[in-house]
Amino acid sequence: MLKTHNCGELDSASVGEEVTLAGWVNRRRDHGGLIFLDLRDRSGIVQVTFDPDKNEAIYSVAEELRSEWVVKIEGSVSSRPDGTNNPNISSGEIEIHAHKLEVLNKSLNPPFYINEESDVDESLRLEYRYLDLRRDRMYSNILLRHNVVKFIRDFLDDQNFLEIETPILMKSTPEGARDYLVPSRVYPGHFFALPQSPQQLKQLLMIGGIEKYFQIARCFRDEDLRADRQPEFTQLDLEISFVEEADIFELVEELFTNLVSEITPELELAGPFPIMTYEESMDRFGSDKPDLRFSMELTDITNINGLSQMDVFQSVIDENGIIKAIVAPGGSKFSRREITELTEVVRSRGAKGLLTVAIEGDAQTSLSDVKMDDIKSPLSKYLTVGLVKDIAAKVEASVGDMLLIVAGERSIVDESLGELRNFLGDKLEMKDPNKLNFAFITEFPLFQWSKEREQWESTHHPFTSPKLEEMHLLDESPGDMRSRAYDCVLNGYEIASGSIRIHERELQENLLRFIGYSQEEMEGRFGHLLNALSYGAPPHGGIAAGIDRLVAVLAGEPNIREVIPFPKTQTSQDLLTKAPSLVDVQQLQDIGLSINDIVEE
RNA sequence: GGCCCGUUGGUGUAGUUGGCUUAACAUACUGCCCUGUCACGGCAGAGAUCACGGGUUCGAAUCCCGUACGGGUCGCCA
Repeated sequence: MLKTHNCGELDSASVGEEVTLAGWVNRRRDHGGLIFLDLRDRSGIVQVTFDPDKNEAIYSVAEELRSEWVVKIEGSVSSRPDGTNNPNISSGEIEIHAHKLEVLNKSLNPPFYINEESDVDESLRLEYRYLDLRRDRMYSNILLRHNVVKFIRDFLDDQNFLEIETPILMKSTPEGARDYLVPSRVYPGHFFALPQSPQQLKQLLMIGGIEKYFQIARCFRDEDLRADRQPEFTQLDLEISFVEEADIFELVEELFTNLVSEITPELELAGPFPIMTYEESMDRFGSDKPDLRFSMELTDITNINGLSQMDVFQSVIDENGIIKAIVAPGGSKFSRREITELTEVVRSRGAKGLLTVAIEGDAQTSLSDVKMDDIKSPLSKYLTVGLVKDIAAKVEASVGDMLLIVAGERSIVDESLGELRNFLGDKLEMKDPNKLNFAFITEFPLFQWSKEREQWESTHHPFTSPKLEEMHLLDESPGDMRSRAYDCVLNGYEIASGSIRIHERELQENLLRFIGYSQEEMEGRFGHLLNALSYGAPPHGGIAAGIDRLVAVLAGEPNIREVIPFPKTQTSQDLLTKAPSLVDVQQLQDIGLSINDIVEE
């Protein structure tokens, strides 16, 4: 090694030692006759002093040093003179008196600050990601990610899980997300696909008698990106034989609870994790991934006397619609512009409009003292004090709050108010960044109707077990069938998703047939799995957790790119290597491809 | 594919109801000075045809249209 110690490890216990250090020039302070150098390596920073009276030769070299140069320094660890300690760094009580200095490498002036926290345009950070990684923010996220993954490995190892790799080159199954395709050279015109997840393989592992499998698996989906979606991402994929939902929930809760207390003890985890059905989650929070750090639940007010009689709501009720409300605490102070903004939020999710009712006044005032003058609403002339009080009582609003009411078809009311709840959670700063609120959401619908294909399709994936007692609904009302799929949500993110699988060939074929597969297609695409189910497949189930999202939440980052060393942009490009790129004609010929209509730059 | 936001010296921002801008400020950078700083300090200097293309106008960083790039989001993500 070119160094004997790490910068951040030195403290007053090392005084008197001769050390050799190597690292980057974080900062240089030149006092004309005395130079201070902050030397940085991965472990931290230590101050090095160069005194011309003691060693003029290396002093003059030190004068030439610039930010991010790489240097090797030999020197002695000394206590700092009284009154010059720096409590902000771990090595702040000591400094290195250098007596040898070697420049290992020079550096251009970096395109952005590495030695201080500052906002830098993200595309610039991505282009120079190797410099961005030197910064504290990225380093601490990468470190956190390492700790999380290591904890998971150790935890599952303790529980007798086997870590098993599955192929990256595998068979394309065109349903679900769009596949990334890899052409085969040996079989021209044939393609591998990169796995969207190891789903089928982990089921085959269960059939292979592994019983407890896990993998930190890279997954690939050629779909449009979001803050929490990259074309390649990492899942903790696990599968267990002979399990039921409760076993999975217990395992996941124990894993996450221990992980947080070990890795991010500063975060406040609420336990035990609530378990609620999809139906309940949609009804109470208007989302299948509710942020439970704050309440602000949706309340059904359809049956409040006098409300459904109002003209605006009459037609909604006639068409089997519902009326629901949420309360914005202190919302009576919202400006007209803010109210317009709220209205746009619900409209974006299909609601026809938003009825706002502000109850103005001091929060200490009792609801019973509210007068008509205190009620501000676009429909105030149709409202009575009594009606507003009834609604307020039902939704537990106080004076000073605003009632936000949406009417219409149930799913639109739930989803639009859920979106509004989420929006208000941010706006009113009700999402405590130090809290972690997990929950399990269960009993998702088994099927959803695809308008595009005019066909029922699986909500989760076609290997998800239905609730067997509901199989009789398959012919009459498949939309009412519930699955044995479940999600784990955290602070409004879907952090994990899984299900109890189908382990019987007949049931699997039956459901594949229902979602539109002919016997022939079934054999072609899933024959391997169906065959495997015929040879004593054990009941099994599992879950897959999004490592990127989990780490991003634990790090308090707003998107997963911040926890991925080399992420892609929203348009799926790698700004550092400029991938994807054109390839040589010869490469294409080798794999039997030709490109039509190439757009030249 | 739709909608929304953004793009000004190396970096971060100001300026954006068109004209007091010869585009301002901070920092970084270069040089000089400085022996206890740690976001060291002082002085001086260099550095931007305001993303690109077109239009309106006597006059455009500023208004309009288009394009590119980045971000957010809907669709999409079994």
